Amino acid sequence: MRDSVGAVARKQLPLRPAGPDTVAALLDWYDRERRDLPWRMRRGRRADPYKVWLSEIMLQQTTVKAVIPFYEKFLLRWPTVEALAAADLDDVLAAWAGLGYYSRARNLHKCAQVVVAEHGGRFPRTEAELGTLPGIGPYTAAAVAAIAFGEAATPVDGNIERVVSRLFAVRRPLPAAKREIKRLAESLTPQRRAGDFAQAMMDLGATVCSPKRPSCLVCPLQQDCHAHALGIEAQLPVKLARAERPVRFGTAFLALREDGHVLVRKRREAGLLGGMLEIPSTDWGDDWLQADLALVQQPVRADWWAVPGVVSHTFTHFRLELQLFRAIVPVDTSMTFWASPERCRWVPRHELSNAALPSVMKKAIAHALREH
DNA sequence: GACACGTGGAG
DNA sequence: TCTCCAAGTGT
Repeated sequence: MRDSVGAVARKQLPLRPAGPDTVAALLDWYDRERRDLPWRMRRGRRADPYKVWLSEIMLQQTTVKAVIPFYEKFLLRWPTVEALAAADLDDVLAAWAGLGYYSRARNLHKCAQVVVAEHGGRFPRTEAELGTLPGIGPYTAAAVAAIAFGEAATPVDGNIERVVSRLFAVRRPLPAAKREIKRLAESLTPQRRAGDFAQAMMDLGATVCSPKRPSCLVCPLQQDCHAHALGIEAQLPVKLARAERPVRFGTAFLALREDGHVLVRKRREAGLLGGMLEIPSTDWGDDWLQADLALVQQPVRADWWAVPGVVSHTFTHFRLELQLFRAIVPVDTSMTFWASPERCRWVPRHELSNAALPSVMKKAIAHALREH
């Protein structure tokens, strides 16, 4: 009842374009409702650029909840950009294991080294310079410039895209609308408190202006929102449908040595799960390999047992179905030609939890080691 | 512009 | 079960 009344009323309200009053309302809301996050300083304090940068890299396409434990772990282990630059890349990858998008970890490490080697350990202070560093794109350059250095830069992430597209009732579908949304966001960016403005927009998108059922009743920008006035807020932003996800199939081998070591292999540096560890497996193809053909690629000569069941894992652009083979082998076992011996190594079973194993591999290993 | 690139939680 | 999506970047 209240909804229908509200819908009628708000359609008759003449709306002005969002402007300085909108920004003021947003910043007031932010001062009241601001979330306490590990990388945020108290109100009015400028945050440590290293912490802002580290958190922003981790937050790329990743939820706050998932990031927090990783952020705490990294900061404890590498408290400064110098410490991170001096770290072994494999240690950084191992610490990143489970967070996904592993090229971020490589670029994080590379970026730290560039900051130390070419900038004396100080992050550049401008959006333009930040944008030249590895792993820092348009969003992150603007975010760090605004949040850490107070530059009036305008980061546009998924949250801000959503808030802006609703605020201005942008109906053009993404990604074609990106430029328009960026321009509109820039038109709101205040000279003072640009960092707070960006974080307020993102907080609003994360908590109030949510994708499915936005909480317009408690939104500080309700009076300024054209999508809400039109009753189309839940339909925005418009996104083009994604392509269907194909399925790929593979067979992986869990070799358990009699002294409790497991055979792992380092993946090549580029591409999917680049530089991370895996248990040796066949290529991932469009269909299952017959067991006898798969066994041709066994990493060590052994009496392989087909583990019942299949491990299924969904990546961004395909789903993987993994069949597992398991074998117990003597300590003097050597690699076969198929295993890329130079990339293989035996790891004590109890050290696997700290190794650079991506989630899909932890899942596969757990499945293969389970009692059946 | 299009596509590769992870993972886990929400609905 | 299944789709969507979360503080994007690199090619």
